[in-house]
Amino acid sequence: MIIQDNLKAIAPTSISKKTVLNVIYTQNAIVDKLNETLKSFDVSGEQFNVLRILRGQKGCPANMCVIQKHMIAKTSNTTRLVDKLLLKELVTRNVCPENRRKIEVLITEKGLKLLTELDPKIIEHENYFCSNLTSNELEQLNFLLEKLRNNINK
Amino acid sequence: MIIQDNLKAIAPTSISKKTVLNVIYTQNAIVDKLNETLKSFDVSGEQFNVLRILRGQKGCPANMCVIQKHMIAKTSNTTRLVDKLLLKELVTRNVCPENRRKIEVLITEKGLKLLTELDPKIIEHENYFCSNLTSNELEQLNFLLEKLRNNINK
DNA sequence: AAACTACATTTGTACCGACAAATATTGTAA
DNA sequence: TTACAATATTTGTCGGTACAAATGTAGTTT
Repeated sequence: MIIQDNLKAIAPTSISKKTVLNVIYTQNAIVDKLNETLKSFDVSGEQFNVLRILRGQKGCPANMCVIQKHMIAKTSNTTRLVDKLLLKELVTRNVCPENRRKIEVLITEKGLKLLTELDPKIIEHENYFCSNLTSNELEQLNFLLEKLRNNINK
Repeated sequence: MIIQDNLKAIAPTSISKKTVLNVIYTQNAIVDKLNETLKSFDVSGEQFNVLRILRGQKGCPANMCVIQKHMIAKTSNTTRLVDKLLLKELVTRNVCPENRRKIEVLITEKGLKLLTELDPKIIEHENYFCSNLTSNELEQLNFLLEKLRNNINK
């Protein structure tokens, strides 16, 4: 979501508003930078994350609903994300023989190779993003974000 | 963007990764809650923000590029957002007589009324989100987020 | 004036998220 | 066995982002 009365403009009236805007702003900045890198590998952020979920299965095939469960977004469309990955030959897709309702999705060698190449670049980004803060500050930031989020989700 | 190796799963290996995930997670939680409220008023988050930009103009019409400048997203499509608002009669739209390249967008009474009804609900949300943190913690959180973001954007 | 550049907006395409409805398969109760 | 409910996935539609190309207008140079 995009926010208008932004931090560059008139200072928000309340600390609550400022905090909300700050979180949104920061996420935007992070995601934009990450997407730049992913783009040069011809995968979207969402496709990248599906690939990482599949790698995390360590050889076991993942059903659609298993993939979905690992995502933040309540209803991102797994079917169509997997479709795109299939076209790029980064995953395979087969009906589960035990339960024909289910679909078994597996990452291919090509998919694993792509992740292997991307891994260090992602880590580099993460470290760069955080390089301005000390260890203590990062711990504190995580603590505060978790405290904030726990309140929202309850 | 959606992140896979999430905080509920195996703890991230690095504090940097954890921080990045935490920011993304928290923004997601905030935006989801806000969108729930906006939905009952039949406006999307982006449309809502365009409306707030227009209100901020205090009667002066805003060009497309002025609206765009106030947004976070680099290239959200202002033309089509304004189209949607026009259909709902929340804004008007006229070619600028001084410079026919420009478009003058104005919020209508109906649009202002909608914002007036929404305002307290948004403030309520913002305050609720932050209610778990003390003033000092909020100040600290904002400080840390700004420090993080300044590094990303430079 | 004609050509060129800069500016402002629109349009087209691909992809993603949110959500509802449709489809297919399995398990279960009558 | 048939009907029904539950589960798993797919499909359709709408709204949005990202990005490139096209369009229209104004200002500038020759």
